[in-house]
Amino acid sequence: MEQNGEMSKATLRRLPSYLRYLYSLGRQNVLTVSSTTIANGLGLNPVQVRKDIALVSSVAGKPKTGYVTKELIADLESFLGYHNTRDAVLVGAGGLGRAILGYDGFRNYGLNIMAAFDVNENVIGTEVNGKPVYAMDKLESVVKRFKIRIGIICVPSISAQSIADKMVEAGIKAIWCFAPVHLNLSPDIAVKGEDLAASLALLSMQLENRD
Amino acid sequence: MEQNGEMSKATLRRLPSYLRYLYSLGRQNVLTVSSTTIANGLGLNPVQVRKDIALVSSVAGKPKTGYVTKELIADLESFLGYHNTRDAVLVGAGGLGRAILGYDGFRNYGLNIMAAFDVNENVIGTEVNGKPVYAMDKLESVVKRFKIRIGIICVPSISAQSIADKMVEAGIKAIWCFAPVHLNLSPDIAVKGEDLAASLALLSMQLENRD
DNA sequence: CAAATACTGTTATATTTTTATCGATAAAAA
DNA sequence: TTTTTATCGATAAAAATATAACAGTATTTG
Repeated sequence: MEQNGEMSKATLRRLPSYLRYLYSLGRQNVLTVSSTTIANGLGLNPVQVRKDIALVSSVAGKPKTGYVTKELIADLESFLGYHNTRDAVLVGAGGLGRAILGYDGFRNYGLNIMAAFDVNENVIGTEVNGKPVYAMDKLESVVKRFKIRIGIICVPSISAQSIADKMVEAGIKAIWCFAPVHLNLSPDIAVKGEDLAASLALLSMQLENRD
Repeated sequence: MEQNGEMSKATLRRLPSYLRYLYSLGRQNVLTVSSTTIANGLGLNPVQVRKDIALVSSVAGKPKTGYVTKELIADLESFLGYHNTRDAVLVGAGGLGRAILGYDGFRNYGLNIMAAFDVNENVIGTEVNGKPVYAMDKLESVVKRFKIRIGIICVPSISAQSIADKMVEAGIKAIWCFAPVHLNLSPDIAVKGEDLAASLALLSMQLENRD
């Protein structure tokens, strides 16, 4: 069940929202759910929902009742890899970095932030939520020793590129960047920019264009 | 220039990335830029870039040289509404909430978080980055008094729905939710869920499917 | 037990989005 | 000055995505 390749990006973006929706049903003890219900809940087309489900799950929906909620949840979680555990490092233990370190929810998604790195002498050597903060020059050895492939960047924009370069040099293959800058990296590195401000601006723009 | 309506969601998602890329050129004093250059920098198709630009900007690209970087930046900023100022409130002054309150970069995007709200007696009455933290029961009056239409939710998942309901009741029209839950709201409320953990999981999944 | 219903899953169609092609043109090179 | 080159903008083609149509089937209802 775990292979990809022909899955569209749009589908991939919808999958986590199905899961969130199913969780909310699960809390209300809804045992089965139809594609129509999911579609209505999320503002999508039922056929689209059925097709997406067919791509990630082998559970057969039954006429008149739909899918078994629990089975669907299990298949989605498994497809999205929430059961595998993957290690990550974080650079920049400032406000946002500390907030992310403090968020235990990542564990439910199979993600484990092993350690953080910073240049600030005051935080080096401390722990945030049980995770050690090391000096920057330890980054390479930790990444190599534990074969870590995911890096999270929470440093100011000005330093983001150089941190990214250091990560790649150490062996990181996927970067999640919260600094609102364009990172110039080799195309075989997966980069996801999380420009929160731009994201919020987009939302508020959407709002204005409704009037 | 400021109207929407026929702009695709995909285009809308690309616009901020153009802007980030152009900023990075601007810092290097690059006066003009071609669609090909932008496309290569961002891994896109040049024709797509030209079309996107045509939708938001009236600047004419010149053969052999391309677009004037500064003009393009100005048009993108204006289209994305970074010059307008809009007020927002935030509920949940915990780790992530405080990080967001502490981020001054929002101002560059025309966003001003006016105040925060929380249930925790220890933070009520304090300030975070110059922004006051009020008790929850002040939410409605503040939102109404200042006609605020944007709400940011940084509370634990369990309380997210009830906070969202309170926001809508008070008059909020757009919600940016960091709790990884599905919010059940009337369709005329713009909701953007920012499921950070799912987002990171998707990135790391992408990584695995490259091998 | 037959008919109606509410589903699924698949195939077909429509729409949207992306990519390719091409004529026109300003700048650079010959 | 002429030719070449890099680019735009428009139109056409292709690919991807979303929607509609429909046949088949458990479940419920009369």
